Amino acid sequence: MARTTGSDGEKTEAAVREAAVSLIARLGYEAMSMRQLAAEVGVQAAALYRYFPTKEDLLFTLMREHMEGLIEAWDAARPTVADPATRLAAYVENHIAFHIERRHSTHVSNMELRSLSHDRLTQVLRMRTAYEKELRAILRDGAEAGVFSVEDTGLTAMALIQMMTGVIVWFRPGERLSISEVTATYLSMTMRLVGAAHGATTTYGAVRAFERARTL
Amino acid sequence: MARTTGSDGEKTEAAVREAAVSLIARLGYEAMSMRQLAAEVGVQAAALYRYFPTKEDLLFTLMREHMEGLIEAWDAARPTVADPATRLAAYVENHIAFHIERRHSTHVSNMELRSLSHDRLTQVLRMRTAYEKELRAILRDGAEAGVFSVEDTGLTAMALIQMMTGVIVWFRPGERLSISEVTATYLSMTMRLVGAAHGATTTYGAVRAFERARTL
DNA sequence: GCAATAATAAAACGAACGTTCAATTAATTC
DNA sequence: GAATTAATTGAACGTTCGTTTTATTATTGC
Repeated sequence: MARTTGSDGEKTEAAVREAAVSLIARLGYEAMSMRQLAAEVGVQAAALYRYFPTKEDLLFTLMREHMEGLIEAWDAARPTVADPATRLAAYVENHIAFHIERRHSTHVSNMELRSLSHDRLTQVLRMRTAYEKELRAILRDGAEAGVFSVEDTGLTAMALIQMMTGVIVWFRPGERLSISEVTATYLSMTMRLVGAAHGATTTYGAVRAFERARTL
Repeated sequence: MARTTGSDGEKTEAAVREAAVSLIARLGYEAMSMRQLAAEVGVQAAALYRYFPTKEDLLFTLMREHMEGLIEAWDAARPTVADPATRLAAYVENHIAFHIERRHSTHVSNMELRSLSHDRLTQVLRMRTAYEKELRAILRDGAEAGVFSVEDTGLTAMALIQMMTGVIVWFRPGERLSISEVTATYLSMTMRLVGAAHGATTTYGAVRAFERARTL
């Protein structure tokens, strides 16, 4: 046997990516074998090497595209106004929505960093740092403007990101809480954490609107 | 060759545990080979099987003892008073101190759960749930007493735990911040997040003391 | 000092791993 | 419809894996 009827390179490659994200998220990168992945796609292991030269190339591709997607999503969601509270709210909303939507690839990008070569790890971490820098800038602007009370911008940014990303550990779609309920609760926790509640700026109304929306 | 001069079972077993925590934290459970571990200990791979019947037994032992240590530490640190703010402060302090102190085994216990068999995974998760239940109880008591403003006890508990545990991702001893500085900052973030700052109970003074301590 | 036991080494086992290669068939191009 | 290219198979390669077995030496108890 050889080429199968109806086979299509683009479709196979997409199927490989999809199955790889799901398998690596479930089993871990090291625990997933190329034969297992191939079986999930419905193909022989050798066929995978037409699309990804090595197993690590496959992992790196998934991670790079995850980070690119996250940065693109933020670029699209980034508000034009300068108000720190509005920008922070947008950052939280985008972060949680993206990570819930892409739970599996988030898992892969967070858990399998140590399986990358040094150079590729650096590339992924560079993208991650660039994304986190946006949050630090928002916190700094808010602190300088006096609308946030943040003691340590860097530490607060890390705490917030870990708190928000952690949502993928326990959140399961279709259970007790909806995505918008979760987002609203995290938003109000964030605003309290950075001390924005005392600021009572114009955008504080927007936060309250989220809190109301949650109770519906 | 066979038994080496000065060999001692207890010492070897302790050395195996120590090396295993460090290696698994660095490389991951699947990526660490038994030969690698043996070499780190200065022994042949076969010798490991005198102490742990399988690789997974070794992993499970490390995880179970980590969780037991965490619960014991909390039992020792648990305050006798009923005041929710004091109890929450103690929980945060204990959690962060323990996780910074045992960074490597925390990493193992958080990242390698999927390598456990179903039964053992259940055992570890049961211990984890018991520990987290303590935090939920504190939050519930505080919310009922009106000293915390928490919308969703379970969600807030998860958010706090993820935020606090996340400290091991970026914290490196001897860098910019000391352990007590980090703890103090996390404590004030926690108190703001649960809305305790408005309560201004007697223990609020203790929180302020922590905040002052940080700026020294 | 001799028997019993504890601790290890050395070698081997079969299975699984990532990857490569040659052959083969389907689709496309002219 | 022949030639070319794209997609895949099936088999194999060498390596490494967790683990077992057997032999050997150090220590301990009497």
